[in-house]
Amino acid sequence: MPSDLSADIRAAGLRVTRGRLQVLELLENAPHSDAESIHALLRDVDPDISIQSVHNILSALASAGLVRRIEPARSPARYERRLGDNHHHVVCTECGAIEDVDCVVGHAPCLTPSSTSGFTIATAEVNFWGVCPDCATVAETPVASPVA
Amino acid sequence: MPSDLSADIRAAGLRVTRGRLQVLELLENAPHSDAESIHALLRDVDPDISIQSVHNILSALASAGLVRRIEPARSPARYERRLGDNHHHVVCTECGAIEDVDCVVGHAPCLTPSSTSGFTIATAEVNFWGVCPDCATVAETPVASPVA
DNA sequence: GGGTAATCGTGAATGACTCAAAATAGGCGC
DNA sequence: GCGCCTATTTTGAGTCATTCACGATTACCC
Repeated sequence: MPSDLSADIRAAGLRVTRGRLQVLELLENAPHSDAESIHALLRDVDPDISIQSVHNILSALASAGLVRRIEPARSPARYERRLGDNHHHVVCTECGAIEDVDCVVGHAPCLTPSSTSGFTIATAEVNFWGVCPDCATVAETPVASPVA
Repeated sequence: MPSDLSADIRAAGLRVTRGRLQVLELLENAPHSDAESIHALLRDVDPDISIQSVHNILSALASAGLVRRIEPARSPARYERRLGDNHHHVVCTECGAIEDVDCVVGHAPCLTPSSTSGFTIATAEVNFWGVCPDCATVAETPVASPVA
């Protein structure tokens, strides 16, 4: 079923290469992966791929609009393939796990700040910080001050 | 009038040192500064201060809750002294300039995601991405795809 | 199938930050 | 005001994710 990935890539004006196909396919199954884990998974299929190529591929895909790059504080950049819908993320302050959060309120209520200070707003990004179920069970101790 | 800064520092359980006072004072005048520019400004007053000390001071102040650390993607960590009120930021996709944005809606409407995926949400962070007035005048050309 | 430019591999380099150990200085009790 | 103890700073090296440069390879158009 990865056949139309090629079409996507080509439609974005990029050449279709094995690496790019693999990265896209991989991001379907493992969203929110960072460059290093993508590299690790890719090596299973193509042992010769280098981490630089992964960065290369990812930034090509990102600037072509095929993947979205998210960079939570304290964590390497991660990539995901869900595009178009403006959804947000929950990040675990303990282990860095990321999950998607749909913007219930339909279409960006928070997208309109009160005073833009003259800025021309293009996008809004919402990140929720908390503790994921796994880490919550491990550490009962309420954490000090993770973000603020 | 920087006299009660000492009190603030002490109240947080930290020792009052010259560097910390200077950093706090500096952040009043130049909010959203990153470690490097803080270092540069500090050298005017105290030429012997090292960049590591600046990092040290900043992380001490941050974990004591005296400053807030903000880390927009594609930009080194920045620090500000506005605390308590949950305000957000506009970041210029061109030059990285940051301005404060008050959360009009009183108290965090966006703070409540639809499904938390089992996460225990602690804080929410909202970043707006756009083009600042300065960069808007310089480049009339609408930019490709800066963030998304 | 051949040519050409995009893409990948290799290697080195950068920026921002962290870690470790020795030198210094703040603030407590006296 | 004086010393002591420990928090903080300094100095220096090291880490991590990412980027840059350039030659080798490969996809795609004809």
